[in-house]
Amino acid sequence: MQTKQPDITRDKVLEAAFCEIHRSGFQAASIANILASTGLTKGALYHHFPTKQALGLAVVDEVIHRRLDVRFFTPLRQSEQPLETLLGILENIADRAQELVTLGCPLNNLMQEMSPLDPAFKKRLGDVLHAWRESVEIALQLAQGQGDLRPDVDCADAALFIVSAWEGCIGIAKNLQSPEALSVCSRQLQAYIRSLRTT
Amino acid sequence: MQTKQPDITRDKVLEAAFCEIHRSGFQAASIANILASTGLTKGALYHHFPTKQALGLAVVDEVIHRRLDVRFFTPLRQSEQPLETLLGILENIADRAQELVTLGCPLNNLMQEMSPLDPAFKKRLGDVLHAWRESVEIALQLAQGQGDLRPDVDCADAALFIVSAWEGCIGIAKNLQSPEALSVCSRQLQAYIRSLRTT
DNA sequence: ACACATCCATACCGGTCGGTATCTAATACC
DNA sequence: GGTATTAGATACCGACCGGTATGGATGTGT
Repeated sequence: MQTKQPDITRDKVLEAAFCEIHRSGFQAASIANILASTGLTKGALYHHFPTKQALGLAVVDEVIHRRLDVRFFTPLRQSEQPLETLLGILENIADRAQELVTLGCPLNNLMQEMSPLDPAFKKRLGDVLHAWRESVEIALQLAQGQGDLRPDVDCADAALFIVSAWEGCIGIAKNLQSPEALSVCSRQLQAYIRSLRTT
Repeated sequence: MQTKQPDITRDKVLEAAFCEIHRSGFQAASIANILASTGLTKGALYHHFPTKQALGLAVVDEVIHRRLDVRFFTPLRQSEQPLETLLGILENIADRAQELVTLGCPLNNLMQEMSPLDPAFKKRLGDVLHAWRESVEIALQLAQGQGDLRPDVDCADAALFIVSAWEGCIGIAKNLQSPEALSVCSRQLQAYIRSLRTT
């Protein structure tokens, strides 16, 4: 039994910061709130992170990126029927609809807020976005190789649009606070993807 | 020649507030910055608007809504070939690409930031969004009546998706700071719309 | 057991925020 | 032309912000 567990403390701060940022955005996220929800103090936070910006960037790299990795990137990469996997992810997202509709996608929230304001955020967020696009693009290419996707489809362009439209759908559903709107949008996006298939 | 022109003062504040909010978001928008860019003082601002929130809501109603009205809603309503008009709007948007890519869509920016935080914002922004969806939906219905659109297309669902995807495309292009990405996305969205046409 | 680095709590700082009270001056009204 | 109302300037307030300096407690290497 140890009274000091630095990495656990760091993780607690990261998790609390992620929640606070998810709720209020980065600029409006309050250090005091983050600390209050963890029971820690400023000494602990500023021992592990030099500035609020560094904390935010760590949230992007270590929380947001990892979550998307587990939920999207890895399943897509490991799939042998990538097109079905992609459609399945969009279909099954209704499970998380309430959470997504309430607060939106953490990645998109931060991109909209911070990309024009802070180059460091823009880069880190762009890296995550790139990983996402790439995983979708590779899935499409694989499907194309298997003959499931029309040969004239530009996989990179389609992947960019799928990710963009997906983020847009979550954003609009967030404003409407409507899980139903999200599933309507999701089905339209699935229709777009199916329109790329070989007939 | 008058030294006091209250409505002109009000418009100057509104315009400056719109720019500041467009640049920094609502919460990070500084009253002091708005006043500095107009040369006015707090006395003028708080004479016309009781709170910062009221100023923000007025920006939504009187600036953002009107701009979208001029650029999108009215052309769509007045068109006799609504599908072509819709596709044309998406195609010609490249003219404003630089501006959109730099700061994003004012409506979407505010929806992402404020809808979960402030019910008043959520309602006003929802009204603008509704007007947008409606104008697209009516255009699709008209096209369907003219036989240009497949009869099995649900115009309301398709309109929701078109608006959502469009906002998503602008948001992603903003992160990438790439007008090219916007036009790629725009073309994919046009392809989706064309896939709804009668063959 | 002693020195040293790590970890974290406390108290405090300057700056900025939105908002208000007060006062002057210009306009509209009769 | 006098009066009430509107328009706008100035000075100021408390609250909160991110960040820092300091000190004490805990673990670690020797």
